[in-house]
Amino acid sequence: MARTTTIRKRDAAATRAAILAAARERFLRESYDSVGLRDIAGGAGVDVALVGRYFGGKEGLFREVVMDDKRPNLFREPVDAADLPAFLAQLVIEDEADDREHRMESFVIMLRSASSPKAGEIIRDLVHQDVLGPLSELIGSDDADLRANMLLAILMGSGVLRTIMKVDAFDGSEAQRIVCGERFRCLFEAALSC
Amino acid sequence: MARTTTIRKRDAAATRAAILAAARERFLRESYDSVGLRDIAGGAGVDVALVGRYFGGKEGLFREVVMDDKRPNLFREPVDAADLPAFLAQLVIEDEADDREHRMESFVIMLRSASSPKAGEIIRDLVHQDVLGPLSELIGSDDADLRANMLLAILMGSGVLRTIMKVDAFDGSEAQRIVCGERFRCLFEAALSC
DNA sequence: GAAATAAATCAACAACTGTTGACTTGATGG
DNA sequence: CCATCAAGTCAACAGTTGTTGATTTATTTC
Repeated sequence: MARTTTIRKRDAAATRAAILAAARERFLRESYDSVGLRDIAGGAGVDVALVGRYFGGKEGLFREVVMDDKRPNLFREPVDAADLPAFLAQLVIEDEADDREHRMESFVIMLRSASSPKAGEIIRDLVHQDVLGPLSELIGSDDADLRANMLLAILMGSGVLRTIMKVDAFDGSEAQRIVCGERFRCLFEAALSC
Repeated sequence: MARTTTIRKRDAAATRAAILAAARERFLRESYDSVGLRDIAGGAGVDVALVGRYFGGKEGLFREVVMDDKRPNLFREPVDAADLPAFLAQLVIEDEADDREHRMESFVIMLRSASSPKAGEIIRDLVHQDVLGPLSELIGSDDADLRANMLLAILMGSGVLRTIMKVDAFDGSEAQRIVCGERFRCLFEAALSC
């Protein structure tokens, strides 16, 4: 049900990728602690033991899921400072069902497992280095750190609300989404200039 | 270590409260799934079985922790719409170490366990009814729902960043805190008027 | 002071967790 | 065609989880 059970010929790289994909799928919807290794392995159509073989353990698997930069990342394509508010607003209203690009995916995974003792450490480092760092550098002003925090707070907050708390005010009609995007763009601008 | 082991005389109400307090302490720092019932019971200085006796189970205990309105709540004291930005900004920069009033506590608990399957349902309902509802009503405009979402996104995002992601830009020197508070007040105003 | 009742503990349950070693299966190269 | 080695499965592990029934302990009531 979760995985298309195409008969994989014995291919280490392929099954590794399958496990990674199944894991990502689970971690996207539940927290680190509530996801079981057997569930992941089942989703990938392999035995649990392979998780240990390929990733060393649950922690290693999670680390690889969250660090997988072949997946769409928040700052994959460079964006210049002037476009930042519009860029972030776009992320906020991005349609979840639209599977061309889930740029918020890695973000949601981080938010979901941030409170788990083991996963938390991994995530905190990642946020500091891969998100807060680049963002602050992009802003460039003398109080860039604070500004970056404010931007990220808005982005994370809306992500929590929409994806985890299931608040629906964001995704109504298309017209509503446009309005919402405009409002958030304005809000991001305020965070940079107020 | 966690609980002052005063010899409690057999008092149902007191031990119930002790369990509740120990549980709150744990849920404030970890997620629903990673906190064990035995850890909670140990913190309260009682046997695990009592948790089942008094609260029916883990889920019931969590529900009671998160619904306990004798504890400081976000909107305990009424606040009029004009003061809302300043009020929310105050919450953002509120010192965590200051134990007179932890008004963000219930919030952090919600954020920490929102991604756990069982705890998630409870929390989602609570956010809608007890937070988003009053907030939207307080704002009163025709697009109040969207505005409330924006405010809550900022509040939650900064909560996540500060408490869970351990980002330290918020709590530096006293001067920094003042500046930070001012910025956030301005941001909340923008969310209401942009 | 003995009986009744509530409070708390003990012990064990069944289910599940992540992990590990031994085993089987399949493909590959000579 | 057989030996080699990687890929995958199986089974069991030791630990933990939440939960429950029986049992003991303290308090109250007559």
